[in-house]
Amino acid sequence: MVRDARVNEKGLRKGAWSEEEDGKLRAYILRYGHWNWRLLPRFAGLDRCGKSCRLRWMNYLKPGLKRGSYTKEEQDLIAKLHDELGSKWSAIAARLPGRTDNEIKNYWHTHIKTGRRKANKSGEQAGIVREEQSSEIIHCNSFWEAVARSDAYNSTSDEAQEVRRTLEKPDQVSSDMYILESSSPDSVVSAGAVNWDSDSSVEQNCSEILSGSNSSVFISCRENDESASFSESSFGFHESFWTEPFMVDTSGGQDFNLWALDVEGLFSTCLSSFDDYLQKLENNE
DNA sequence: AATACCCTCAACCGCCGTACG
DNA sequence: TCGTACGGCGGTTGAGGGTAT
Repeated sequence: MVRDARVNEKGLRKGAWSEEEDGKLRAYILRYGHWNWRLLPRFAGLDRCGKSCRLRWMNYLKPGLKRGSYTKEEQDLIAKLHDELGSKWSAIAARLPGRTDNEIKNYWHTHIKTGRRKANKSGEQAGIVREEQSSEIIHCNSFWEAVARSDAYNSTSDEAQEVRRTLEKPDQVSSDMYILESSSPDSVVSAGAVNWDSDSSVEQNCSEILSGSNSSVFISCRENDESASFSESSFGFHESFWTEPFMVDTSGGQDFNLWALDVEGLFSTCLSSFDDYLQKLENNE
């Protein structure tokens, strides 16, 4: 993870920073600021080049930096801004308070870019199936992008309007839920909106779908019906779910029809969670 | 248990734009 | 106008941890 400490041709240290070095740099800058990066290490008592000091401060020591995993909002924003701006990491970082350009760049290369590559690769495989259905596949970077790009989603049909309401303003929807239905056990997932009748049992509906086909049902709960006992967290949705690459199948016309690739095996996780949930229902837990 | 391979991310490198003498 | 110094940026590297075989 960290490089070994080494020494360059000028006798200055390279590689991983020690706690002592971090302490010196932090203490100096907090007291005197960084008025000249090239001269700073000499005054701060560090055997480092100015560039190294600057990088360490900017990317690691500067107060206010966030560490740790990215929120869904941050992930979406990075993907969106990269589509708009390209590899302008500093410009992207300016829109994400507490995140550095280096960190975002790393995140892009290791998560989003990799995810898109996997989606494309999987898409080529899944394309064989889709080809038989004469459908058009659009690769999307996330579930939400897939939703937004769907023709059906942008149509004026009642169903599309329901879906929009549910997804965009979940707090204003009483009992609508959104269902993802797996049509094959290992890879492709279709998605559709279901208008749950407020008088019917959500659990019963799900059970009927499960027993009525060989499908697996995953539910993205965007509902606000407190009587319904489903919630996103109930199913233990993998946090990456919302940013995983999806594909939109536009062959369905006005039928809302998304195809998602289970590139990370996330749906099996969801499925087991759902099965656990149903088991609990049966056991009246 | 050993080894190979993959993934992550801190850190480095080289280039570019700007300021200044 | 030119040369130099500096800060900033984006691309790349590679150590180390995780995972698969």
